[in-house]
Amino acid sequence: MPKEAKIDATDRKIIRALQKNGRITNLDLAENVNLSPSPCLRRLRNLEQNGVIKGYSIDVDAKAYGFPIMVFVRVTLNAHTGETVQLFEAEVCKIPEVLECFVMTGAADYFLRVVVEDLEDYERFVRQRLHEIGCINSIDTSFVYGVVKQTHVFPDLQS
Amino acid sequence: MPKEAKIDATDRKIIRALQKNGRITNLDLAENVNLSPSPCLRRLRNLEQNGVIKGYSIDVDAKAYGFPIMVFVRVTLNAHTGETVQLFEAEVCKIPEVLECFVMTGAADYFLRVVVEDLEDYERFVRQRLHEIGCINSIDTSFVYGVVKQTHVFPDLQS
DNA sequence: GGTGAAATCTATTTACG
DNA sequence: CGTAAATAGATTTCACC
Repeated sequence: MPKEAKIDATDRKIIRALQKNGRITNLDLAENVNLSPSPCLRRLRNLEQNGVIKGYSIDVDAKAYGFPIMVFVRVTLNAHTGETVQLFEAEVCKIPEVLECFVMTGAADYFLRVVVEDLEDYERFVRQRLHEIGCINSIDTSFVYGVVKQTHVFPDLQS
Repeated sequence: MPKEAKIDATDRKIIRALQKNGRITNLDLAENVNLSPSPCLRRLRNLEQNGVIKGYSIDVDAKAYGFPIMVFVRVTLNAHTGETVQLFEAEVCKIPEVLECFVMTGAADYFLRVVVEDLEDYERFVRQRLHEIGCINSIDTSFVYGVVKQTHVFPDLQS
């Protein structure tokens, strides 16, 4: 179900302004994108209804919340049949500590972003649960111990 | 500068509610966390001022915006002196297509999340620019071609 | 942490140029 | 796309229990 939404430069300005501040008021947003409030709000609602803007959220300090450890996990399966793939993907979705799971090209099949309270929780709630699925060939674990850059704001586009 | 913020279960409920809907009104938020509006707003402001809530944002369909391609890049440097590290980190922060850059344990030194319009832009604006920094030993590129799970909402915690 | 109230701002809708 | 106006809802701040 690909969306056929014709995004223009003004829409992207709206999106970037909201990525920087998701609670900006429509009046300030309109000013930022050089529009009057009415058409600005019309565009915003269209972006929401077309699924371009999927939702509003907050950026949280994971450590302060209680998850000081972020882990990147690369997984390869021991088979690539539809059955195995569906089993793994269904089970990985059930693990709440796994925030993201992507299918990838290259050596590994899947890439997972995980948050945990400590290393024991990672062993018990993530690594063991992944192995219990029974179709995993290898798991490569990397722990994050430094953030160089982290943003949600997309680059600008002229096209 | 580690934050000394004592988060309790109610604070985490507020955070999770806002991760799901960053534009929920304070009245609805208070109802969700079983609080009356005033103390709920007080807690929210504290979370903001303590840096637990770092900001408000939106969740955007990258493909609809104009970035159909997401890339994970693993980088190793050819030296680990302070000078080399600082050079690389400063330069990588200047590349707008690089949304995230983390320092990691394991085989690779850095992990980058990148968005681009097409493969040519990746070659030109990311891969080449990384090599031009002059301190890179190896680059491992993986393209994302499927999303199994993607959420910002942290798991619950009882502690 | 809970209640209530008043003032201010915002969103939302409608109509029209 | 722009302006204006009117309604309804939310935020904000206050004092007080």
